[in-house]
Amino acid sequence: MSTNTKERIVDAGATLFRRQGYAATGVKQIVTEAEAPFSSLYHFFPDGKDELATEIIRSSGHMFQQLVEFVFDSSPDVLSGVENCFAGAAETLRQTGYADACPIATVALEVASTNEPLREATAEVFESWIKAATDRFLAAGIPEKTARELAIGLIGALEGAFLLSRAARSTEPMDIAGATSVAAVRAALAQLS
Amino acid sequence: MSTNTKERIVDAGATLFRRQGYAATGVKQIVTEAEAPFSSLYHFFPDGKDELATEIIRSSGHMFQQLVEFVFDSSPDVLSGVENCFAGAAETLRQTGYADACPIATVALEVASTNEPLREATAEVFESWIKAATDRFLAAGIPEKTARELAIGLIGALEGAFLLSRAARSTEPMDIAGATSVAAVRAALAQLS
DNA sequence: TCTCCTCTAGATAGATCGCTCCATACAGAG
DNA sequence: CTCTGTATGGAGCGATCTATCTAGAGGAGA
Repeated sequence: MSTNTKERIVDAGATLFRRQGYAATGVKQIVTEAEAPFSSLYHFFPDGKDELATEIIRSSGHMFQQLVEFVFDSSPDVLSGVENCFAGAAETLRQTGYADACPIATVALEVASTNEPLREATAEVFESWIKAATDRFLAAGIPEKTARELAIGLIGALEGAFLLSRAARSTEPMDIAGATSVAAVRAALAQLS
Repeated sequence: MSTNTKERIVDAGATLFRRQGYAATGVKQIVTEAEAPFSSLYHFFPDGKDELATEIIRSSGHMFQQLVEFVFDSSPDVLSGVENCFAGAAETLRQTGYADACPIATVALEVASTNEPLREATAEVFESWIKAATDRFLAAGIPEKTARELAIGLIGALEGAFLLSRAARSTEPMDIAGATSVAAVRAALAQLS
């Protein structure tokens, strides 16, 4: 089945992009890792690496968002949802040897000033995350402006903590970012009453 | 003069690494940009690209730290120092078309799971920044544990905001991170009295 | 069976990668 | 002057990069 091959290519590429970035990952490495024929890559993605990268960015962004949404849905309230997200991120970092963090952060920085179509793809993913987080806070009764600022602040804190934690091979930055973010949400909720 | 050539190579490499990362930057591109002889690169850095990259990471990290220290020294107190740092980061982003952000963030993510010596170099730079910021907060009378947590939180927020701002081509994330960070420092200072 | 279409096989082009080599230029020391 | 060590000039190595090409395998429908 063709669909399966295409999926394997995207998934393998997503893992490689997440761990080593865009430029350091070769198309041959992707198809080898995916156990897919080399020709199939250019069959499914005629425009080559960039088209594949666009698909990987969108796909990875969507999967990560669904993962976070699941954590929130499994939590009793928004506050513990935020707490569980940061705790889960720290746990994943430890379990994967600080390899699996944000799926698109490395690529986003690489392409931000060098590849406009890919930059736009990363921007759309981040904006989608921000909107999803904003909606969570809106549902908790937080006013719109505060909700969006909270969302951007939390995602920024998460990304920065991913970076520092991976470099230092320690979850200390992630733990601190989690505590700070939980406090920020708690303060916003306290404003309501 | 030889020293001049070596400096030009490091400076040109620093600019390229900052904007497009490690893997996407070729050694030939570096010497071309530096207007330096190709042979000189391997004369000054016999171990090649990795040795040069180590030097670039250290050099960039040191320069960025000095820039931040200067902003703090030019500010009347710690609180406005933090405020001016984030405001300056936002201004630089705008002025450079969102190209000049953290000098080592892209490289740090690229090498975190693929190149242990370079990962250590980035970790040392971040730790140096954290220590410098911690010292500023200690000097303001903030207790040690809180000071370090504040420092890590602020640098993490800065890095995350750099990432989101570059991707979105907007300083909104940086402005929010600045406001949040200023509030965090203000709260820590209020604890003292 | 023949046709059509999707997908795979594999060679290869053309450029670029990091890096090595040797010859030369040129300064200061003796 | 010669000798010595540092820096430059530049060709070119083998490997790898992305991408393209033609040919053919395999299945579904007429």
